[in-house]
Amino acid sequence: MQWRSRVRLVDEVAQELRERIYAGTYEAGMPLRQEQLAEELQVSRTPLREALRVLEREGLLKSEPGRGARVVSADIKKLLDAYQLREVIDGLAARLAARSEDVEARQALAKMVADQHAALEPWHAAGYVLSNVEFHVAVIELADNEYLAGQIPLVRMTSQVFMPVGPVEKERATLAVSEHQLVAEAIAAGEAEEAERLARAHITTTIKRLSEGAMPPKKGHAQ
Amino acid sequence: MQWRSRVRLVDEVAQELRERIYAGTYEAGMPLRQEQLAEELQVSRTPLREALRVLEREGLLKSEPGRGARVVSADIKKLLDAYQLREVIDGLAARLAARSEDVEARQALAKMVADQHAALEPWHAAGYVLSNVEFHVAVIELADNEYLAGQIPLVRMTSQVFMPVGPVEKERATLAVSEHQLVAEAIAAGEAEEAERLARAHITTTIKRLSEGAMPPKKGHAQ
DNA sequence: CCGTCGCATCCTGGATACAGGATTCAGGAT
DNA sequence: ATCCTGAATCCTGTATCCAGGATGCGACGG
Repeated sequence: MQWRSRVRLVDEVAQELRERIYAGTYEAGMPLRQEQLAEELQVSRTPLREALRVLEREGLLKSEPGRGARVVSADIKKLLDAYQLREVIDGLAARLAARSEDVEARQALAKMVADQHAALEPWHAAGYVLSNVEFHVAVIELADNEYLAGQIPLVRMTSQVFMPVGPVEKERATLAVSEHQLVAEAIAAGEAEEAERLARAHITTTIKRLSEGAMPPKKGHAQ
Repeated sequence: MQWRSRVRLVDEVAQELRERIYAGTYEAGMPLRQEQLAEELQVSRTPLREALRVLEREGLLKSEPGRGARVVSADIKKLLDAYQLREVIDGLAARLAARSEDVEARQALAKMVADQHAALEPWHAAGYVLSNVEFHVAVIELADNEYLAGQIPLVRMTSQVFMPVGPVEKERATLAVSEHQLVAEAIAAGEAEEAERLARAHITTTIKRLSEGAMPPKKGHAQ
Protein backbone atom coordinates (compact mmCIF):
# COMPACT_ATOMS: atom_id res chain seq x y z
CA MET A 1 0.00 0.00 0.00
CA GLN A 2 1.12 3.54 -0.54
CA TRP A 3 2.72 5.41 2.30
CA ARG A 4 0.65 8.34 3.39
CA SER A 5 3.19 10.19 5.42
CA ARG A 6 2.21 11.74 8.74
CA VAL A 7 -0.89 9.61 9.00
CA ARG A 8 -0.95 6.39 10.90
CA LEU A 9 -3.42 3.79 9.83
CA VAL A 10 -4.06 2.92 13.44
CA ASP A 11 -5.55 6.37 13.97
CA GLU A 12 -7.76 6.18 10.92
CA VAL A 13 -8.87 2.66 11.72
CA ALA A 14 -9.59 3.56 15.34
CA GLN A 15 -11.68 6.55 14.25
CA GLU A 16 -13.62 4.50 11.73
CA LEU A 17 -14.33 1.82 14.32
CA ARG A 18 -15.39 4.43 16.87
CA GLU A 19 -17.89 5.89 14.48
CA ARG A 20 -19.23 2.49 13.60
CA ILE A 21 -19.68 1.69 17.26
CA TYR A 22 -21.38 5.00 17.96
CA ALA A 23 -23.68 4.34 15.05
CA GLY A 24 -24.63 1.01 16.54
CA THR A 25 -23.19 -0.99 13.67
CA TYR A 26 -22.11 -3.80 15.94
CA GLU A 27 -24.48 -5.41 18.35
CA ALA A 28 -23.18 -5.53 21.90
CA GLY A 29 -21.48 -8.81 22.62
CA MET A 30 -20.96 -9.68 18.99
CA PRO A 31 -17.32 -10.64 18.49
CA LEU A 32 -15.36 -8.48 16.08
CA ARG A 33 -13.27 -10.71 13.89
CA GLN A 34 -9.89 -9.34 13.06
CA GLU A 35 -9.41 -10.91 9.68
CA GLN A 36 -12.78 -9.77 8.43
CA LEU A 37 -12.46 -6.23 9.75
CA ALA A 38 -8.98 -5.92 8.32
CA GLU A 39 -10.23 -6.83 4.90
CA GLU A 40 -13.24 -4.54 5.15
CA LEU A 41 -11.06 -1.60 6.07
CA GLN A 42 -8.40 -2.56 3.56
CA VAL A 43 -5.61 -2.71 6.11
CA SER A 44 -3.55 -5.50 7.55
CA ARG A 45 -4.15 -6.96 10.94
CA THR A 46 -1.23 -5.06 12.42
CA PRO A 47 -2.79 -1.57 12.60
CA LEU A 48 -6.22 -3.07 13.15
CA ARG A 49 -5.14 -4.86 16.30
CA GLU A 50 -3.48 -1.74 17.62
CA ALA A 51 -6.72 0.11 17.03
CA LEU A 52 -8.67 -2.57 18.88
CA ARG A 53 -6.40 -2.16 21.90
CA VAL A 54 -6.92 1.58 21.85
CA LEU A 55 -10.68 1.25 21.72
CA GLU A 56 -10.50 -1.33 24.45
CA ARG A 57 -8.64 1.16 26.60
CA GLU A 58 -11.29 3.76 25.81
CA GLY A 59 -13.90 1.47 27.22
CA LEU A 60 -15.70 0.98 23.93
CA LEU A 61 -14.59 -2.60 23.53
CA LYS A 62 -14.01 -5.40 25.95
CA SER A 63 -11.90 -8.35 25.03
CA GLU A 64 -11.20 -11.50 26.91
CA PRO A 65 -7.95 -13.28 26.12
CA GLY A 66 -8.47 -15.80 23.41
CA ARG A 67 -12.01 -14.76 22.72
CA GLY A 68 -11.50 -11.55 20.88
CA ALA A 69 -12.99 -8.11 21.20
CA ARG A 70 -16.63 -7.14 21.31
CA VAL A 71 -18.63 -4.00 21.90
CA VAL A 72 -19.27 -3.55 25.59
CA SER A 73 -22.78 -4.31 26.67
CA ALA A 74 -24.56 -1.96 29.00
CA ASP A 75 -25.80 -3.11 32.35
CA ILE A 76 -27.22 -0.97 35.09
CA LYS A 77 -23.99 -0.88 37.11
CA LYS A 78 -21.97 0.20 34.12
CA LEU A 79 -24.47 2.90 33.23
CA LEU A 80 -24.44 4.29 36.74
CA ASP A 81 -20.66 4.20 36.86
CA ALA A 82 -20.43 6.01 33.57
CA TYR A 83 -22.94 8.66 34.51
CA GLN A 84 -21.34 9.24 37.86
CA LEU A 85 -18.14 10.10 36.07
CA ARG A 86 -19.99 12.14 33.49
CA GLU A 87 -21.55 14.23 36.20
CA VAL A 88 -18.22 15.69 37.18
CA ILE A 89 -16.77 15.59 33.67
CA ASP A 90 -19.62 17.58 32.17
CA GLY A 91 -19.61 19.87 35.17
CA LEU A 92 -15.95 20.66 34.75
CA ALA A 93 -16.37 21.08 31.01
CA ALA A 94 -19.16 23.58 31.52
CA ARG A 95 -17.16 25.56 34.04
CA LEU A 96 -14.11 25.76 31.79
CA ALA A 97 -16.21 26.47 28.72
CA ALA A 98 -17.75 29.44 30.48
CA ARG A 99 -14.25 30.80 30.94
CA SER A 100 -13.36 30.31 27.28
CA GLU A 101 -12.25 33.40 25.45
CA ASP A 102 -13.99 32.28 22.30
CA VAL A 103 -17.14 34.27 22.98
CA GLU A 104 -18.54 33.40 19.58
CA ALA A 105 -18.27 29.67 20.19
CA ARG A 106 -19.82 30.07 23.60
CA GLN A 107 -22.82 31.72 22.11
CA ALA A 108 -22.99 29.17 19.30
CA LEU A 109 -24.08 26.63 21.88
CA ALA A 110 -27.50 28.22 21.78
CA LYS A 111 -27.89 27.05 18.19
CA MET A 112 -27.23 23.47 19.20
CA VAL A 113 -29.88 23.70 21.84
CA ALA A 114 -32.19 24.97 19.14
CA ASP A 115 -31.38 21.87 17.10
CA GLN A 116 -32.38 19.70 20.00
CA HIS A 117 -35.55 21.68 20.37
CA ALA A 118 -36.34 21.11 16.73
CA ALA A 119 -36.10 17.36 17.27
CA LEU A 120 -38.82 17.51 19.91
CA GLU A 121 -41.63 18.69 17.66
CA PRO A 122 -42.16 16.57 15.71
CA TRP A 123 -40.52 14.04 17.99
CA HIS A 124 -37.47 12.54 16.30
CA ALA A 125 -35.57 10.32 18.71
CA ALA A 126 -32.51 9.68 16.57
CA GLY A 127 -32.15 13.34 15.71
CA TYR A 128 -32.46 14.27 19.33
CA VAL A 129 -29.78 11.84 20.45
CA LEU A 130 -27.36 13.18 17.86
CA SER A 131 -27.87 16.87 18.58
CA ASN A 132 -27.67 16.03 22.26
CA VAL A 133 -24.26 14.44 21.79
CA GLU A 134 -23.13 17.33 19.63
CA PHE A 135 -23.91 19.70 22.43
CA HIS A 136 -22.02 17.84 25.11
CA VAL A 137 -19.01 17.35 22.86
CA ALA A 138 -19.01 21.01 21.88
CA VAL A 139 -18.92 22.04 25.52
CA ILE A 140 -15.99 19.74 26.18
CA GLU A 141 -14.10 21.07 23.19
CA LEU A 142 -14.74 24.61 24.31
CA ALA A 143 -13.16 23.72 27.63
CA ASP A 144 -9.88 23.30 25.75
CA ASN A 145 -8.40 20.74 28.11
CA GLU A 146 -6.67 17.81 26.45
CA TYR A 147 -7.38 15.40 29.28
CA LEU A 148 -11.02 16.34 29.26
CA ALA A 149 -11.08 15.87 25.50
CA GLY A 150 -9.85 12.34 26.07
CA GLN A 151 -13.15 11.59 27.76
CA ILE A 152 -15.19 12.25 24.63
CA PRO A 153 -15.45 8.58 23.69
CA LEU A 154 -17.03 7.90 27.08
CA VAL A 155 -19.56 10.65 26.48
CA ARG A 156 -20.44 9.39 23.01
CA MET A 157 -20.66 5.84 24.28
CA THR A 158 -23.05 6.63 27.09
CA SER A 159 -25.15 9.00 25.04
CA GLN A 160 -25.35 7.12 21.78
CA VAL A 161 -24.73 3.46 22.37
CA PHE A 162 -25.94 2.86 25.90
CA MET A 163 -29.01 4.99 25.39
CA PRO A 164 -31.26 2.17 24.24
CA VAL A 165 -30.95 0.62 27.68
CA GLY A 166 -33.02 3.45 29.05
CA PRO A 167 -35.31 4.27 26.14
CA VAL A 168 -35.35 7.86 25.02
CA GLU A 169 -38.74 9.29 25.73
CA LYS A 170 -40.07 12.59 24.57
CA GLU A 171 -40.85 13.86 28.06
CA ARG A 172 -37.37 13.16 29.39
CA ALA A 173 -35.88 14.70 26.28
CA THR A 174 -37.97 17.83 26.66
CA LEU A 175 -36.78 18.29 30.20
CA ALA A 176 -33.21 17.61 29.16
CA VAL A 177 -33.34 20.25 26.46
CA SER A 178 -34.53 22.88 28.90
CA GLU A 179 -31.68 21.92 31.20
CA HIS A 180 -29.24 22.19 28.32
CA GLN A 181 -30.60 25.61 27.60
CA LEU A 182 -29.83 26.77 31.11
CA VAL A 183 -26.31 25.39 30.84
CA ALA A 184 -25.78 27.05 27.47
CA GLU A 185 -26.98 30.38 28.80
CA ALA A 186 -24.72 30.22 31.82
CA ILE A 187 -21.76 29.39 29.60
CA ALA A 188 -22.59 32.19 27.18
CA ALA A 189 -22.86 34.60 30.08
CA GLY A 190 -19.52 33.44 31.42
CA GLU A 191 -20.99 32.30 34.70
CA ALA A 192 -18.55 29.48 35.32
CA GLU A 193 -19.64 28.24 38.74
CA GLU A 194 -23.29 28.39 37.79
CA ALA A 195 -22.62 26.52 34.56
CA GLU A 196 -20.90 23.76 36.47
CA ARG A 197 -23.69 23.52 38.99
CA LEU A 198 -26.34 23.34 36.26
CA ALA A 199 -24.44 20.80 34.20
CA ARG A 200 -23.96 18.55 37.21
CA ALA A 201 -27.60 18.92 38.16
CA HIS A 202 -28.55 17.87 34.66
CA ILE A 203 -26.63 14.61 34.92
CA THR A 204 -27.74 14.05 38.50
CA THR A 205 -31.31 14.18 37.28
CA THR A 206 -30.47 11.63 34.64
CA ILE A 207 -28.84 9.34 37.18
CA LYS A 208 -31.85 9.58 39.42
CA ARG A 209 -34.12 8.56 36.59
CA LEU A 210 -31.86 5.63 35.79
CA SER A 211 -31.79 4.39 39.38
CA GLU A 212 -35.52 4.70 39.84
CA GLY A 213 -36.69 3.54 36.45
CA ALA A 214 -37.44 -0.13 36.06
CA MET A 215 -35.11 -0.03 33.08
CA PRO A 216 -36.75 -2.72 30.98
CA PRO A 217 -33.99 -4.31 28.92
CA LYS A 218 -34.59 -3.32 25.34
CA LYS A 219 -32.45 -4.59 22.55
CA GLY A 220 -33.38 -2.10 19.89
CA HIS A 221 -30.81 0.50 19.00
CA ALA A 222 -30.97 4.28 18.97
CA GLN A 223 -31.15 5.11 15.30
CA MET B 1 6.99 -19.63 23.37
CA GLN B 2 5.43 -20.69 26.64
CA TRP B 3 1.76 -19.93 26.47
CA ARG B 4 0.57 -18.43 29.67
CA SER B 5 -3.07 -18.91 28.96
CA ARG B 6 -5.54 -16.21 29.89
CA VAL B 7 -2.85 -13.58 30.06
CA ARG B 8 -2.07 -11.37 27.15
CA LEU B 9 1.45 -10.18 26.71
CA VAL B 10 0.18 -6.77 25.73
CA ASP B 11 -1.25 -6.37 29.22
CA GLU B 12 1.91 -7.46 30.94
CA VAL B 13 4.08 -5.32 28.71
CA ALA B 14 1.83 -2.32 29.21
CA GLN B 15 1.94 -2.74 32.97
CA GLU B 16 5.71 -3.11 32.99
CA LEU B 17 6.10 0.01 30.88
CA ARG B 18 3.68 1.93 33.09
CA GLU B 19 5.68 1.09 36.17
CA ARG B 20 8.90 2.05 34.49
CA ILE B 21 7.43 5.37 33.47
CA TYR B 22 6.08 6.04 36.95
CA ALA B 23 9.48 5.21 38.34
CA GLY B 24 11.05 7.78 36.05
CA THR B 25 13.09 5.24 34.12
CA TYR B 26 12.73 7.12 30.87
CA GLU B 27 13.57 10.76 30.59
CA ALA B 28 10.80 12.82 29.06
CA GLY B 29 11.31 13.28 25.37
CA MET B 30 13.67 10.37 25.01
CA PRO B 31 12.46 8.14 22.17
CA LEU B 32 11.57 4.59 23.12
CA ARG B 33 13.11 2.23 20.60
CA GLN B 34 10.79 -0.61 19.76
CA GLU B 35 13.43 -3.13 18.84
CA GLN B 36 15.43 -2.49 21.99
CA LEU B 37 12.39 -2.54 24.29
CA ALA B 38 11.12 -5.72 22.69
CA GLU B 39 14.38 -7.46 23.37
CA GLU B 40 14.60 -6.14 26.91
CA LEU B 41 11.12 -7.41 27.71
CA GLN B 42 11.66 -10.62 25.79
CA VAL B 43 8.68 -10.14 23.52
CA SER B 44 8.29 -9.45 19.85
CA ARG B 45 7.50 -6.02 18.45
CA THR B 46 3.84 -6.87 17.89
CA PRO B 47 2.59 -6.93 21.51
CA LEU B 48 5.06 -4.21 22.39
CA ARG B 49 3.62 -1.85 19.80
CA GLU B 50 0.10 -2.60 20.98
CA ALA B 51 1.19 -1.72 24.51
CA LEU B 52 2.72 1.52 23.27
CA ARG B 53 -0.60 2.51 21.68
CA VAL B 54 -2.42 1.80 24.90
CA LEU B 55 -0.05 3.91 26.93
CA GLU B 56 -0.29 6.61 24.33
CA ARG B 57 -4.05 6.59 24.76
CA GLU B 58 -3.60 6.81 28.50
CA GLY B 59 -1.64 9.96 28.04
CA LEU B 60 1.62 8.53 29.34
CA LEU B 61 3.28 8.50 25.94
CA LYS B 62 3.14 10.77 22.95
CA SER B 63 4.20 9.60 19.55
CA GLU B 64 4.57 11.42 16.30
CA PRO B 65 4.21 9.36 13.14
CA GLY B 66 7.52 8.03 12.03
CA ARG B 67 9.38 9.30 15.04
CA GLY B 68 8.33 6.82 17.64
CA ALA B 69 6.94 7.16 21.12
CA ARG B 70 8.36 9.06 24.05
CA VAL B 71 7.32 9.86 27.58
CA VAL B 72 5.25 13.01 27.62
CA SER B 73 7.00 16.05 28.94
CA ALA B 74 5.24 18.24 31.42
CA ASP B 75 4.57 21.85 30.62
CA ILE B 76 2.52 24.26 32.65
CA LYS B 77 -0.56 23.99 30.44
CA LYS B 78 -0.54 20.22 30.61
CA LEU B 79 -0.12 20.26 34.36
CA LEU B 80 -3.02 22.63 34.82
CA ASP B 81 -5.19 20.59 32.45
CA ALA B 82 -4.37 17.43 34.34
CA TYR B 83 -5.02 18.91 37.74
CA GLN B 84 -8.27 20.49 36.64
CA LEU B 85 -9.49 17.05 35.73
CA ARG B 86 -8.07 15.56 38.89
CA GLU B 87 -9.98 18.05 40.97
CA VAL B 88 -13.29 16.54 39.94
CA ILE B 89 -11.94 13.00 39.64
CA ASP B 90 -10.58 12.94 43.15
CA GLY B 91 -13.67 14.70 44.42
CA LEU B 92 -15.94 12.09 42.91
CA ALA B 93 -13.72 9.30 44.16
CA ALA B 94 -13.85 10.64 47.71
CA ARG B 95 -17.62 10.98 47.58
CA LEU B 96 -18.13 7.44 46.33
CA ALA B 97 -15.51 6.04 48.69
CA ALA B 98 -17.39 7.56 51.62
CA ARG B 99 -20.42 5.58 50.51
CA SER B 100 -18.48 2.33 50.26
CA GLU B 101 -19.77 -0.50 52.34
CA ASP B 102 -16.28 -1.70 53.07
CA VAL B 103 -16.02 0.10 56.38
CA GLU B 104 -12.71 -1.55 57.12
CA ALA B 105 -11.10 -0.28 53.95
CA ARG B 106 -12.49 3.17 54.59
CA GLN B 107 -10.82 3.28 57.95
CA ALA B 108 -7.61 1.83 56.54
CA LEU B 109 -7.08 5.11 54.73
CA ALA B 110 -5.99 6.57 58.05
CA LYS B 111 -2.98 4.29 58.03
CA MET B 112 -1.90 5.61 54.65
CA VAL B 113 -2.11 9.13 55.93
CA ALA B 114 0.09 8.01 58.79
CA ASP B 115 2.62 6.72 56.26
CA GLN B 116 2.69 10.12 54.63
CA HIS B 117 3.14 11.70 58.01
CA ALA B 118 6.08 9.43 58.68
CA ALA B 119 7.77 10.68 55.52
CA LEU B 120 7.65 14.25 56.79
CA GLU B 121 9.90 13.78 59.81
CA PRO B 122 12.56 13.09 58.82
CA TRP B 123 11.73 14.57 55.43
CA HIS B 124 11.84 11.92 52.75
CA ALA B 125 10.61 13.30 49.43
CA ALA B 126 10.51 10.03 47.49
CA GLY B 127 8.73 8.23 50.31
CA TYR B 128 6.23 11.03 50.56
CA VAL B 129 5.43 10.98 46.86
CA LEU B 130 4.84 7.23 46.93
CA SER B 131 2.59 7.16 49.98
CA ASN B 132 0.77 10.16 48.54
CA VAL B 133 0.02 8.24 45.35
CA GLU B 134 -0.97 5.18 47.33
CA PHE B 135 -3.57 7.20 49.14
CA HIS B 136 -5.17 8.70 46.05
CA VAL B 137 -5.24 5.35 44.28
CA ALA B 138 -6.75 3.66 47.33
CA VAL B 139 -9.56 6.20 47.42
CA ILE B 140 -10.29 5.64 43.75
CA GLU B 141 -10.34 1.89 44.21
CA LEU B 142 -12.66 2.23 47.15
CA ALA B 143 -15.02 4.16 44.93
CA ASP B 144 -15.54 0.92 42.97
CA ASN B 145 -16.31 2.60 39.66
CA GLU B 146 -14.63 1.06 36.64
CA TYR B 147 -14.54 4.28 34.67
CA LEU B 148 -13.00 6.10 37.57
CA ALA B 149 -10.44 3.31 37.92
CA GLY B 150 -9.47 3.95 34.33
CA GLN B 151 -8.18 7.35 35.41
CA ILE B 152 -5.55 5.88 37.71
CA PRO B 153 -2.75 6.23 35.16
CA LEU B 154 -3.51 9.95 34.96
CA VAL B 155 -3.26 10.21 38.73
CA ARG B 156 0.00 8.32 38.91
CA MET B 157 1.41 10.33 36.02
CA THR B 158 0.62 13.70 37.56
CA SER B 159 1.68 12.68 41.04
CA GLN B 160 4.81 10.71 40.29
CA VAL B 161 6.20 11.77 36.95
CA PHE B 162 5.10 15.37 36.56
CA MET B 163 5.93 16.18 40.16
CA PRO B 164 9.51 17.21 39.54
CA VAL B 165 8.23 20.14 37.48
CA GLY B 166 7.01 21.68 40.67
CA PRO B 167 9.56 20.45 43.18
CA VAL B 168 8.18 18.69 46.21
CA GLU B 169 8.83 20.82 49.24
CA LYS B 170 8.38 19.83 52.81
CA GLU B 171 6.02 22.70 53.66
CA ARG B 172 3.67 21.93 50.79
CA ALA B 173 3.79 18.27 51.67
CA THR B 174 2.96 18.97 55.31
CA LEU B 175 -0.08 20.96 54.31
CA ALA B 176 -1.10 18.28 51.83
CA VAL B 177 -0.92 15.56 54.47
CA SER B 178 -3.19 17.50 56.79
CA GLU B 179 -5.65 17.92 53.92
CA HIS B 180 -5.46 14.22 53.19
CA GLN B 181 -6.21 13.54 56.82
CA LEU B 182 -9.40 15.57 56.64
CA VAL B 183 -10.46 13.71 53.51
CA ALA B 184 -9.68 10.36 55.09
CA GLU B 185 -11.69 11.23 58.18
CA ALA B 186 -14.68 12.35 56.16
CA ILE B 187 -14.56 9.14 54.14
CA ALA B 188 -14.23 7.00 57.25
CA ALA B 189 -17.20 8.82 58.77
CA GLY B 190 -19.23 8.28 55.65
CA GLU B 191 -19.70 11.98 55.03
CA ALA B 192 -19.84 11.80 51.26
CA GLU B 193 -20.55 15.39 50.33
CA GLU B 194 -18.00 16.69 52.81
CA ALA B 195 -15.39 14.26 51.53
CA GLU B 196 -15.93 15.46 47.97
CA ARG B 197 -15.71 19.09 49.03
CA LEU B 198 -12.48 18.50 50.93
CA ALA B 199 -10.89 16.44 48.18
CA ARG B 200 -11.68 19.12 45.61
CA ALA B 201 -10.39 21.82 47.90
CA HIS B 202 -7.16 19.89 48.26
CA ILE B 203 -6.56 19.83 44.53
CA THR B 204 -7.74 23.40 44.11
CA THR B 205 -5.05 24.44 46.55
CA THR B 206 -2.50 22.54 44.52
CA ILE B 207 -3.64 24.19 41.31
CA LYS B 208 -3.39 27.59 42.91
CA ARG B 209 0.17 26.90 43.94
CA LEU B 210 1.03 25.73 40.45
CA SER B 211 -0.44 28.83 38.80
CA GLU B 212 1.29 31.20 41.18
CA GLY B 213 4.64 29.50 41.49
CA ALA B 214 7.31 30.53 39.03
CA MET B 215 7.73 26.82 38.26
CA PRO B 216 11.42 26.80 37.37
CA PRO B 217 11.94 23.94 34.89
CA LYS B 218 13.90 21.30 36.71
CA LYS B 219 15.08 18.17 35.04
CA GLY B 220 15.78 16.08 38.08
CA HIS B 221 13.38 13.31 38.84
CA ALA B 222 11.39 12.48 41.91
CA GLN B 223 13.12 9.44 43.29
C1' DC C 1 34.24 29.66 9.65
C1' DC C 2 29.67 28.50 9.03
C1' DG C 3 25.70 26.91 6.65
C1' DT C 4 23.48 23.50 3.87
C1' DC C 5 23.24 19.72 0.77
C1' DG C 6 23.37 14.90 0.00
C1' DC C 7 23.94 10.31 1.29
C1' DA C 8 24.14 6.28 4.28
C1' DT C 9 21.83 4.45 8.16
C1' DC C 10 18.32 3.88 11.55
C1' DC C 11 13.83 3.15 12.75
C1' DT C 12 8.88 3.19 12.41
C1' DG C 13 4.69 1.68 10.15
C1' DG C 14 2.73 -1.78 7.63
C1' DA C 15 2.06 -6.40 5.36
C1' DT C 16 2.59 -11.43 5.53
C1' DA C 17 3.24 -16.05 6.84
C1' DC C 18 3.07 -19.27 10.35
C1' DA C 19 2.66 -21.81 14.88
C1' DG C 20 0.40 -22.92 19.09
C1' DG C 21 -3.70 -22.81 21.97
C1' DA C 22 -8.36 -21.74 22.90
C1' DT C 23 -13.23 -21.61 21.64
C1' DT C 24 -17.17 -23.28 19.61
C1' DC C 25 -20.29 -26.32 18.02
C1' DA C 26 -22.02 -30.23 15.68
C1' DG C 27 -22.56 -35.02 16.09
C1' DG C 28 -22.21 -39.29 18.29
C1' DA C 29 -21.90 -42.21 22.42
C1' DT C 30 -23.77 -43.21 26.96
C1' DA D 1 -31.02 -35.58 28.05
C1' DT D 2 -26.10 -35.24 29.07
C1' DC D 3 -21.44 -35.75 28.23
C1' DC D 4 -17.55 -36.43 25.23
C1' DT D 5 -14.96 -35.70 21.14
C1' DG D 6 -12.93 -33.66 17.16
C1' DA D 7 -12.57 -30.42 13.53
C1' DA D 8 -13.12 -25.78 11.96
C1' DT D 9 -12.29 -21.26 13.30
C1' DC D 10 -10.10 -17.63 15.85
C1' DC D 11 -7.03 -15.26 18.73
C1' DT D 12 -2.37 -14.37 20.23
C1' DG D 13 2.33 -13.99 19.49
C1' DT D 14 6.69 -14.60 16.61
C1' DA D 15 9.55 -13.88 12.78
C1' DT D 16 10.49 -11.58 8.44
C1' DC D 17 10.43 -8.37 4.87
C1' DC D 18 9.92 -3.91 2.86
C1' DA D 19 8.96 1.07 1.91
C1' DG D 20 10.01 5.40 3.07
C1' DG D 21 10.43 9.19 6.44
C1' DA D 22 13.78 10.83 10.12
C1' DT D 23 18.53 11.53 11.51
C1' DG D 24 23.28 12.31 11.66
C1' DC D 25 27.43 13.38 9.56
C1' DG D 26 30.76 14.61 6.30
C1' DA D 27 31.82 17.18 2.16
C1' DC D 28 31.24 21.10 -0.38
C1' DG D 29 30.43 25.98 -1.30
C1' DG D 30 29.97 30.74 0.10
